Amino acid sequence: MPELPDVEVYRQVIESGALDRTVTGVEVDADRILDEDLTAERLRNALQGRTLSSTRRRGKHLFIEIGGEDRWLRLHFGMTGRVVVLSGDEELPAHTRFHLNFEGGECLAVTSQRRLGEIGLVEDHDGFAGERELGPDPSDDGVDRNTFRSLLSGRRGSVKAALMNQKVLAGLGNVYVDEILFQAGVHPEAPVEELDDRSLKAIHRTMGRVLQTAVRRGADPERMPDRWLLPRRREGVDCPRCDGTIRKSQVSGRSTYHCDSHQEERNSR
DNA sequence: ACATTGACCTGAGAGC
DNA sequence: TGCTCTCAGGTCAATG
Repeated sequence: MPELPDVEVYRQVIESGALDRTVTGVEVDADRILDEDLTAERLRNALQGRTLSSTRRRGKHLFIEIGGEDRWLRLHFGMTGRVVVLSGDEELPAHTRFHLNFEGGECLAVTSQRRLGEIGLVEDHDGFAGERELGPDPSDDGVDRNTFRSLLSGRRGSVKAALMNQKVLAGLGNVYVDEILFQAGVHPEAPVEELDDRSLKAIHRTMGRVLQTAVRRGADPERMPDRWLLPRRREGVDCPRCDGTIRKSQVSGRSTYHCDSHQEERNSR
């Protein structure tokens, strides 16, 4: 799940429910999700007695400023991570890997069923993005149509692989790339270097709209519009946009869903 | 330098 | 009901 819209929703959850409260406890259950140079002890020292003061997001990475520390807690959610803020009397959810207790009883918990994901401390979130060579965030206004075109130019392989590449654009993952291509009417295996201008425009415009709508609807697949792919990512169901059928395949090593009618490969050449 | 594949983990859910 | 097996929305190292 945790692609750009999900992480943005997590950011908002923290922003509205976990800032400006003193941290009274820090628990880490899975050391493997800590960055290499980080131990539970160091994380505890960095957070205990402090407050969280602001949040940022870049792609799928969430940064939480530690008040008075000049440092940021960095969270990445892998495939299964979630964030919840709990009031004092609620139990920790299953697979909680990391949680903060706050004065007053609230709790910020990060879960990850598969223990994939990362927790780190960084001094500078832009610096981190630079080290990782993360591309721009597609929900950023700076990614206009021309920027988008130049990000994709000179690349080979499928359009799906290019859009999922975090060095091209940071934030899109398997599900939302399928959604964008579905709505733009472009086949996921279309070679990125062969996309015509019309297709590039359609993908760019659709990307902005899909991400914005997804965030507004809480990144909840059930709440997405009826004509979207997301609520019906299943082999063999009817396409909600034409008389085609949703097909499942492998593209770039990932399960991929597309409509066999309005996303035919030749449509994008 | 760039693209693709397989491994990394664990557990939910399908299939028997 | 209970067992086994497949598969998962991300990323990186190894390979082409």
